[in-house]
Amino acid sequence: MNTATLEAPVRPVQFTPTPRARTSTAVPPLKTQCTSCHLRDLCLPCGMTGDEMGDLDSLNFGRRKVEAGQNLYLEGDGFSTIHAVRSGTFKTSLMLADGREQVAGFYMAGELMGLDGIASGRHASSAIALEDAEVCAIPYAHLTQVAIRSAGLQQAVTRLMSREIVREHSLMMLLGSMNAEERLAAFLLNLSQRLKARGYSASEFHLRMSRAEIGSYLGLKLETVSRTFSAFQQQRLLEVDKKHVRITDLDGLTRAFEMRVH
Amino acid sequence: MNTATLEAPVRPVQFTPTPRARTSTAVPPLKTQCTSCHLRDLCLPCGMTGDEMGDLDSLNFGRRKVEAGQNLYLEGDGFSTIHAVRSGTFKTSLMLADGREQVAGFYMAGELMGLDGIASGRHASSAIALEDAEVCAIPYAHLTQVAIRSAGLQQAVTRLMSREIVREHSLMMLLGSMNAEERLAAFLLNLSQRLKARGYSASEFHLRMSRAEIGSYLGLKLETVSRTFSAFQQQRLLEVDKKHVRITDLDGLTRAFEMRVH
DNA sequence: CGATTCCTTGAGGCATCTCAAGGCAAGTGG
DNA sequence: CCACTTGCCTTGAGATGCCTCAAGGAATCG
Repeated sequence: MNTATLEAPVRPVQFTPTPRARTSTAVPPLKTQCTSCHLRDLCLPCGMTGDEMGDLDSLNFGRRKVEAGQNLYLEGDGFSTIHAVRSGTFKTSLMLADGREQVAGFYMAGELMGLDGIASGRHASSAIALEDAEVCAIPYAHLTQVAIRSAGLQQAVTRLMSREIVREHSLMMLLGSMNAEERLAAFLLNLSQRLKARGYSASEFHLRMSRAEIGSYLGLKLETVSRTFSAFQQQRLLEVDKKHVRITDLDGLTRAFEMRVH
Repeated sequence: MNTATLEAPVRPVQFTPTPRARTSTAVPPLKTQCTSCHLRDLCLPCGMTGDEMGDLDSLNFGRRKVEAGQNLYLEGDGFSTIHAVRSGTFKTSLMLADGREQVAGFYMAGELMGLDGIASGRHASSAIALEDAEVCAIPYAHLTQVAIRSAGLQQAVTRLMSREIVREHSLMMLLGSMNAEERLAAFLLNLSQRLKARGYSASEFHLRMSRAEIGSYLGLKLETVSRTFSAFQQQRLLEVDKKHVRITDLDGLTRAFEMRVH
């Protein structure tokens, strides 16, 4: 305990798998090459030179398929691998003492999961697939080995961890000082941007997560999320049909995000 | 923009120095030795071997004094150094678009600040001294150089970054799903533990931050923080006189922390 | 087709916020 | 030394945004 942490000061890590948790299938070592991966500019190799990417390839890490609703790893599991999303969407979540779930993040193609496990050697959160998905499973010990020889690789990892810290800063700001409309607007705009960066439409997309999961992430109840969606629709900012969202007024939505407390 | 970030999707980083911000004094290179530092078990060298600590010493990094109210660095400043607190207390904070401040964390002796700057090369938050303080200023570029040769040092840095991620997870949980009493109880218990780890009393201490700063950190208004302090005092969990706090019922306070929403 | 899950909407309650007033301690200037 | 300012904290009263509880609709699945 030497960090500025606010984690449960006394309570032991309690650990209750979600009802739909099942173990996922490991896939026989299917060699994965970062150099030829279409996600290389979004994922770990982002910003690396050809040589450094080659170092990454030398890891020869495998892939793993995860079906919708299955978990990739669970809070408390021993940590040994960093996972990079190849396809599909994941949520990460922590379990509160009373069994309720707190969603910590949503991850899509090219994003890294599991960095929070390095500190203690155990995963600090669970990762669950929201749809059929596939990940690269990068053994952390190997990565460390190769990184000893490749400064660029090491820096890439460090940079990504720093980015995760910044991401959480932003979420804290959101949870600490925004109202329901601002939160949902921020969430949707962020989603829109990330989808756009992946070549999808920025204005029309399919939500992979439930209202309850969005609510948990944003610190709201699912009814409030639902009502806020309806409110946005009435304000003609977007059209919602269950999980299908179409942003019809991007500027308006941005203003809703910026309009904090009046 | 390839991370699962929720940072301001469109709005540029706006930057307003706090009224009490002044620039702090740099101190001529005063050689600092981790091997002989009394904070070595709490700080960066934690868990390192003697040799690895020696690598750290070879950096010959300097110290810097920061007076109460001065800033160590500001959001948006170019990032070049990691700072380790030697003495005193800091807060880190982000500025919202409307000029309001969101406190992201409090840091005391042995804790590292600035890790969020690695991602973009600019500080993602400001660090401000809450009392006269001193820090070790560790040039990140040098650290990276040395880390290329010292795997242990590299791992120590990585582990600390991971710990920062976990810390923020915990804070998110707190902001996302706790009521005012739980938040303040968690805050006080965490403070208590960290002070204890530094050889101070776990039950009686002086708050270095204002009610407003606590409130910002916990996602509450200052009046609510004040009222909650009073409530705890009425419940005989603690005695408060302005910034002086004495925990009189640690178990009770722990229960207050665990008693989430009934 | 019944069971289940997820979403929407309404009505009422409550925790926290907002606004406002006042106290206390430290600092400042006459 | 005293009047005044300033910053920080406390407390009260009323407003409100979100939560809770409840009912019902729509889609999915075995």
